[in-house]
Amino acid sequence: MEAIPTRERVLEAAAKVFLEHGFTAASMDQVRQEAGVSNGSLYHHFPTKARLADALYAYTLRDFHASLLAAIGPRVSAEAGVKGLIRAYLQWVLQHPDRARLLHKLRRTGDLTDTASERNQANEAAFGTVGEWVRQKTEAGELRALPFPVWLALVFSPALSLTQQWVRKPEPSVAPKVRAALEHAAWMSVAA
Amino acid sequence: MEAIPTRERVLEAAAKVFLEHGFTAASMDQVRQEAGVSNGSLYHHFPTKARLADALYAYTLRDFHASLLAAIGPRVSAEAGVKGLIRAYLQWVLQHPDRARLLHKLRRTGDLTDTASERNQANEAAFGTVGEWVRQKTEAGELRALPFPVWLALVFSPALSLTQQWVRKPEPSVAPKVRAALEHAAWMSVAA
Amino acid sequence: MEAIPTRERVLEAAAKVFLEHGFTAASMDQVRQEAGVSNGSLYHHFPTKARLADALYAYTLRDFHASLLAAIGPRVSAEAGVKGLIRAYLQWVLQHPDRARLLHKLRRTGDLTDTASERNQANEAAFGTVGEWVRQKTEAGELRALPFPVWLALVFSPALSLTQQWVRKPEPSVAPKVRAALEHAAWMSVAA
Amino acid sequence: MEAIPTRERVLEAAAKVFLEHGFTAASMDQVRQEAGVSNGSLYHHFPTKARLADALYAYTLRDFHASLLAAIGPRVSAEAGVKGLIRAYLQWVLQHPDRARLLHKLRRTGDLTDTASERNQANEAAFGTVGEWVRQKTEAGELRALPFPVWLALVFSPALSLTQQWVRKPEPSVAPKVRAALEHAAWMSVAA
DNA sequence: GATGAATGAGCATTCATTCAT
DNA sequence: CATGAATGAATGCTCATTCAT
Repeated sequence: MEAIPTRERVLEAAAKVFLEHGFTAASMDQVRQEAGVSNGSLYHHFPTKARLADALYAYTLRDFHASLLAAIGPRVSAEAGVKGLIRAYLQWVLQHPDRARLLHKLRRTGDLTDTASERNQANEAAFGTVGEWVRQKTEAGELRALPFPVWLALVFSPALSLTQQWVRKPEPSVAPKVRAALEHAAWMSVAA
Repeated sequence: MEAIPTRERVLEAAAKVFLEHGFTAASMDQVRQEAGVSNGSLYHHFPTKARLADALYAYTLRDFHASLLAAIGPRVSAEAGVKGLIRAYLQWVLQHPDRARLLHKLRRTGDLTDTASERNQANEAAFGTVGEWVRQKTEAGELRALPFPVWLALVFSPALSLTQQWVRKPEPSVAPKVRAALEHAAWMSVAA
Repeated sequence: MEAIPTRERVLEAAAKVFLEHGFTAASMDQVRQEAGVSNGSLYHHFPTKARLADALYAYTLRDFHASLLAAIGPRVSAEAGVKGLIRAYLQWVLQHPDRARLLHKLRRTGDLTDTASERNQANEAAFGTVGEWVRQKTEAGELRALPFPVWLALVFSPALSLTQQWVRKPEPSVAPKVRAALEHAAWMSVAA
Repeated sequence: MEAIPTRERVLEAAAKVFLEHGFTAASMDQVRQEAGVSNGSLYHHFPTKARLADALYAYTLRDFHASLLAAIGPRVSAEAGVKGLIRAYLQWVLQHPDRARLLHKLRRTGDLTDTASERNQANEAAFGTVGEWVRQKTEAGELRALPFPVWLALVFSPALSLTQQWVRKPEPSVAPKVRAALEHAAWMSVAA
């Protein structure tokens, strides 16, 4: 018995459909069919396509967070922390390639949903901690002084860019060698 | 008189509309109205929305391409070349912010158009020369040995990621200081 | 009150429109207007033009079917049966000339709908019984041994061809005399 | 060299396209492409889709005629004539299956073209001779007295119906045995 | 909470035809 | 005779959303 609650069934279905088609191209009806739920029921739980996407975004982001934060802490050296972030990021992406892609797709969609508040709240919760850590290490003279958005771009975007490519045509064997290059580049890019 | 040819009017209109709404959300009718062209005429020149997007992509990429290539050459040192690529890239983006955003939007759209050939052709024309230059510098021992896709990600993606953010809420004043950081990071990431 | 259900209203409207213009030339919008139904509602009940045509075909065929079967039975002699089939056929056509024309139009349309299964099911339901009756009478030596499709063509097509002509420019007065000729020909064509 | 004249190229192309899709569903553009002709040129030769279909109908019918008429004559007995007509008909259909199908498709289309005159002219030329022959044989007491349209339906429609079926999924091996049945039925149907 | 009928605006695309060169 | 750009009405179908039960 133990029926899976409708709300969850819809979220899982939405994950699949939004991932495959993207927010705009995906239709509520595709989600409905995938979830095996009635139209009325779907709209009962998520009154809008945008709200569904937001809920799904938060749902996915929460999981990603935890993985990242484990890599940094006050006791971790700047170099170890930066490289740890990259390693943690890569690990999560390789373990949850679909979730990773989805997160990316939904991220860009933010503009369309007009529900920025919920999004930003989730994002800040996620990267606020990282920002704080960076500030401390910068004051301690271990990191170059950089605006935080620039810092994020320098450290994460190469890994992000590459993993997005992997994720389209999975090529997990490349990981070990490339990981070193990515960690190295991340650290060299922001070392004081 | 000197009437602007229809085809061009449509491409310019498409640039505007696709930029504002993205490929999927933009409608052919919006393009049609913006171009001030009849429906039949629009479809006479571009038989498909996807084909229009492809044509627009190639059209925009060609312009970008020329700017990049000026930065590299056999006589340029690896460091100067890498930094020059970043500088040229940033300059082009700041000068043509709309084109830059458009290029980005259309890039992601490639999956939806199913006309990979035309796309790849344009891409290779653009990045083939860079790839060749990298190969030579690598053999000369000036650059780390890296797969080309990884090389591209390490060098370009931070700049790419940042400019994407600027371009949404224009903030062109940040450039000078940040540029140095980006050039530095790019070079450190791939220096032998 | 006693509102006529939407589905039925659409079928009746489709009968009228398809009859007047034929499947290809008729438009869903014509059907929609004739039925006084919203577009969404129309497509809610019939997700495709082809499916609408199929449903209409089955709907019409069912009625026709019943009329035919009354003419044959194990106790009926071959001659009486064959002639009875013709008589029943003519009677139905004269009583429901529009339905008859419609059935004809839709029949030819089968190729375009790609939903052969539903069609064949309806057809077999209708003609399977006749086929069985023919087989028995043939074994009993009352009918010539002929492949069933050939049998059908010999017996029915003259009546079919003529009624199609009547139905275009109604000329119901011809019936009595001609009917005898048709019954005679049908029987002579397949008598053992 | 010996270039095939445009007009003919268009007719051949139209034969192919109309046969495959039917008059309504076929588009002038399909014909244009198949013929490898420019749009302007196509409309120069045939100012209307309907006129193109008419021309094609006449073009095809002319050929069919000649074959039929060879079967009858004053010296031919009624039975030999009737059976000969069926034989000639079958032969032509089997030899030119595509033309036969086309003739059928176009025939039904007459309603849509609003150019009945040209059509009727062609038809009467074709069947007028047969009608005359039937009249003589009837007066001579060899054939039952029947209205001519009824006579045509009785004699030809079974063959017509069957050949239409063959022509969809060619099954030419059935011919010899079935031909006898068809000739027999035709003769029995109208013999005095 | 759930169901499915209803809504109507919107969309990409097709088509027969016209016209200037 | 030929070319191809231009036209605009139509078409089948999708979609997010609402609502009565």
